[in-house]
Amino acid sequence: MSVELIIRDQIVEAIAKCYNQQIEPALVQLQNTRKEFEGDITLVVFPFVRISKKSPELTAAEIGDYLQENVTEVEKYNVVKGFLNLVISPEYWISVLNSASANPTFGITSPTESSQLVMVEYSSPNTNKPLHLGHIRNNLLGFSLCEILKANGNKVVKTNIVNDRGIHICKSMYAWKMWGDGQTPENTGIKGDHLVGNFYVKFDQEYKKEIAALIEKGETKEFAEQNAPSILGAREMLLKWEAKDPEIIELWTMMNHWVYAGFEVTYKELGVDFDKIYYESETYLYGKDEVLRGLAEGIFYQKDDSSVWADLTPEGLDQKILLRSDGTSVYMTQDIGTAKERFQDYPINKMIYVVGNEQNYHFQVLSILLDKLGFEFGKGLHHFSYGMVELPQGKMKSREGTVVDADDLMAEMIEVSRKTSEELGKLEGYTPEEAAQTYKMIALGALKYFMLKVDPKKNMLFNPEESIDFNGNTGPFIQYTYARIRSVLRKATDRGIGLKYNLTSTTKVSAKELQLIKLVSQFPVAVKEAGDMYSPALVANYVYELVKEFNQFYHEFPMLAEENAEVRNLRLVIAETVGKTIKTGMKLLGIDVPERM
RNA sequence: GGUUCCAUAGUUCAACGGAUAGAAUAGCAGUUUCCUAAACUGUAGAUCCGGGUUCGAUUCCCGGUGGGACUACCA
Repeated sequence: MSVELIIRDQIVEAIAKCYNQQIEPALVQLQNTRKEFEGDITLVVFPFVRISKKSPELTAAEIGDYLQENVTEVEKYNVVKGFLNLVISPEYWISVLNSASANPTFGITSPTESSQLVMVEYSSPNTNKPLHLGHIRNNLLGFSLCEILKANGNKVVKTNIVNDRGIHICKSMYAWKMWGDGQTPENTGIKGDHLVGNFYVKFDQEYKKEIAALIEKGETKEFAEQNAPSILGAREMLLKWEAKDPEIIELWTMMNHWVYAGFEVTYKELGVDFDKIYYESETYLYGKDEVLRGLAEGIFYQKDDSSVWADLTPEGLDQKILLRSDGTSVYMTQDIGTAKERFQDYPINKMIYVVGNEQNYHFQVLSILLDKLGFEFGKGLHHFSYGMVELPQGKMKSREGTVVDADDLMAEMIEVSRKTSEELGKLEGYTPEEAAQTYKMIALGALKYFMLKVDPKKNMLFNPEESIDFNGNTGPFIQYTYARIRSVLRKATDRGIGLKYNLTSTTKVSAKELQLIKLVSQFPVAVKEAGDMYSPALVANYVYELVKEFNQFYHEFPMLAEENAEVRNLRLVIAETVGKTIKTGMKLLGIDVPERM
């Protein structure tokens, strides 16, 4: 039991004893004492002034007296204005360090049989083009969120819904058939998803030319857009696909598999994976049944053209189409089916969708529709909504060619990482394989940390140059600190300094060392908060704070040169525990740390 | 028009309603016999505007201003 919890309980006791009133534990506001004041934990006493009917100072003193009397860990206290600063005994912090250093999974709560099952959907690509920067944020957030949820004792199923059907993939298929010259990933050496993406672009180019030609002949723009040969061809393919035309299905299967092989490479490079993949081509029909059931039960209504709609005006929203007039399903219909299927496949306690904030409305509607259809899980869906990634020159627009491709970006960052490392003369004595592995670790660490340190819900600016900065609040800076810690520990071993992990309470601890120990002890709290608030950024910011604190400590206090064996041992144990905490924290972000760099 | 998100140093980001709003970066000035200088130290610099709630507001509420997203028989 952490000292915070003990103190919280005792404060409730203190209020009961001193002022004869029972209060909610939630009323007890504890925070870390600011550096400029003496103390470790601070109680904000203002909320109790009303109860005590005394001045904040006097109230604080009375509670302080009680705590000093009744809680052994509370050594002394001081009062500044309405803030009660409690000084926790060094023995307590030593015991915290002891248990943290002895615990190989410090900060992590393992799931049990009775744990909640959380399903997280993320990535969810279309199969007509390669992954881009926006997908990177999605994938990193999704993966990290899963790691954090697991670390909080949840069972997690990582899932991906692949949007493998629809007009978009038919456009690529049409272009390939018309102008493809039998190109394949094998005979061109082009990664499958990029090859298919190229044909998607090709389609758009030809389509535009055809429109221009039709307008030239005196047709209206609308007519041209609806009747250009390409779009007619793509539509025909979609119809044939739905009719399971063998030739079209074969083409579709072949091209999708090129894309999957390409995605596989990108996912692997990015370090993300999935436990269960759903394909829209397999689930899109299920939703239709639910919508028809809803129609039969009077939950939805049908217009004269036989399209099916939901009236959401009672909820303050608009009408929402669920089935087109030709009876085919839309995105929403499919998501209803997918949700139902998932809850049949797994005993899900919590469903989380990692999807960009441009779909806030969609998920608001989905939740309501599922609820109307009688699924009790409808209300409990959680849309983990994240902001857009923008570039210094503005938004990414595929039409304007300003999209940052995921594969290109990763390759570029690895290259910069390699150049920088070579210039600095790092990694000498490495085999080429080891060096390459380290460049990659650094490059991806930079990218991932840059994306994850930002509050997910906010739009963020991605500056490619700045992201490859190896200074400041960046992944490489954290990795570097970790590598230095490992280096010290290796040196210690070389010099025959064996660490004694079970520190005794008589070990002398300086203020700076105490500060680090306190920060380390906050790690489980940071992990829990990150899980409660679905925010990898909280973990990232915690790790950075720890790293900064350690760097100062490292710079100021010699470890190996320290004469006093007991102090030296303490510092090395701190270093090792900090290193372990950094590594665990980074793992929650999906970032690897190198033993040396 | 409706719904919704955002607004903090020059720039990129922090701050459960708490103490003097923190970092990083760019700028300026320094530090290397010692464990990795991809480091450390010092310096300067910010809450969009107006009300309200509160002992206390960057945070919550209302009203502006500015920006984004959604409001498709696209996914």
